[in-house]
Amino acid sequence: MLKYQQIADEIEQYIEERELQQGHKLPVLEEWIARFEASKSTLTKALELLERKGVIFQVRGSGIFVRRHKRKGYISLTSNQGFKKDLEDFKVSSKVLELDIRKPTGEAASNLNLTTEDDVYYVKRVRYIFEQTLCLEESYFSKSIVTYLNREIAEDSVFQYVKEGLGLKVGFSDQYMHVDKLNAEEAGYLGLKKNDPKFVMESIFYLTNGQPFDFSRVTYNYIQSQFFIQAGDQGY
Amino acid sequence: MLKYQQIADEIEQYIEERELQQGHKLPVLEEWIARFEASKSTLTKALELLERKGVIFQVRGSGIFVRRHKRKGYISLTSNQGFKKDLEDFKVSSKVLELDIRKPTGEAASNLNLTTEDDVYYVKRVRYIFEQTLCLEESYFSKSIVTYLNREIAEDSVFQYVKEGLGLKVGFSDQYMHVDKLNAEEAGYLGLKKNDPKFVMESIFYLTNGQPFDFSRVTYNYIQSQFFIQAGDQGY
DNA sequence: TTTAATAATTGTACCGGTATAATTTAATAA
DNA sequence: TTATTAAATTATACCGGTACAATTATTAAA
Repeated sequence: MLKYQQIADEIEQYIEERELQQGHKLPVLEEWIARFEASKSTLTKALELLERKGVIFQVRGSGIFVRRHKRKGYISLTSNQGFKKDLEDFKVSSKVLELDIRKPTGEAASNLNLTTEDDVYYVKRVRYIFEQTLCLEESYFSKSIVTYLNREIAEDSVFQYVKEGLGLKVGFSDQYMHVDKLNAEEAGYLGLKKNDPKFVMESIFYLTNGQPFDFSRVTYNYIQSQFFIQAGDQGY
Repeated sequence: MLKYQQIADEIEQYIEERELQQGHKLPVLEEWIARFEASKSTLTKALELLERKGVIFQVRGSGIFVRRHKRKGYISLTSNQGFKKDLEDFKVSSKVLELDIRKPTGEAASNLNLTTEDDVYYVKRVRYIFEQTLCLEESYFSKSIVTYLNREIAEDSVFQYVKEGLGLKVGFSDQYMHVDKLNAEEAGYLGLKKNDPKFVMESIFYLTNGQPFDFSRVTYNYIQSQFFIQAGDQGY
């Protein structure tokens, strides 16, 4: 693990352990440098990471402060690896409805830079949280990259398998969101009524080298879907 | 303007001018260093900024590549200064329904770290895009920070005024989102029907020193609301 | 006491260096 | 030709330095 990541983790742990609240002032930069025996730039990088993650904010001339959001149970939109991780404190389970190798739809092919003649793994599942239906998900995995998949993997976490099992490196993602009305089939899966609201997130996931390997459309139960973003000013 | 920001802007312009597409390889780091006569770390920082902004992606050992998302007209959720900027190519206008000084609701007071005895500017407006209703917005500005406001400012951009007019520095924001059904009043403003879907975004905006100064609830017309996020792996 | 000027604190910009990991290209061997 | 190995390329980690800007604390003046 990288040094600055390790340091960031430890600082976050420091905050957690002490249950420090919004606005609490943390030790100054120099102190962290001494504590971790690392260079200034390494500490700066670690703190920058925590700032982007929404854990702290820094004020020039003043200090480093704890940043806390008040609402719990919201799904973070800024960490991209599915929501399995964000909600790991809660019980999220999956039921696989379909899993097969097929030709992609035109839309899926386009998003994955494939032709409709290439093979993809198609996975359709329902995900539950607290025994309630959270969302309905349809995914297309480029078979030339994700060479193998089975129900057991899909019941658990496909991303974990892609990273650890296949040794692939997930880089970035494009996520498109909109709101609409449920159709009959979706309503059935989610235990809602036709024309009830739905929140739809379409995502394209890329490897670090820029190759798209997963296109998915997730339809959320509007009652369960609460999201949040902790945005920084990121210098522009 | 900071050097690394300036450089980031120029690199982005370089891509725009040439209309470079997804995956196009850009000149290597060393070339940019020579071109801008800046240090390696300054270039690295500029490129990192562009990476977070979703303009490029970098591959160690390989190069720097253009990143493009295909869909246009989506509202970006990662740049936090309202959406005035994201949609500036489109015509966004505002109609102020209410503007006065009052005592905040308990909810607003809590989010702004105020009591219900403190004063706030309350602004209610409807925003239009392409002559269609985009959203209904209610904002509470802490009067001790945002000391003055009028209809003219609210018709234009409150944030621009806060930054340029009042000289305040906007730091970060917490944004909470959920989906629900419209009530009669909201439906009226948005030109939709009761129980149609709505997308609600509640935001708290902070100054760089961590003081919250604006709490707002924006109810979007679901037909106009398409959002996107370009997420990086951000090292965790 | 209040206000204004000054000094100390503290994070950030920017510099440029070495070492390293991932990838691509070139050279070599089968 | 194809596969393997070695070398070159390229971005990133990490170091530590100076200068500077924003804030806070201290001192001096009113």
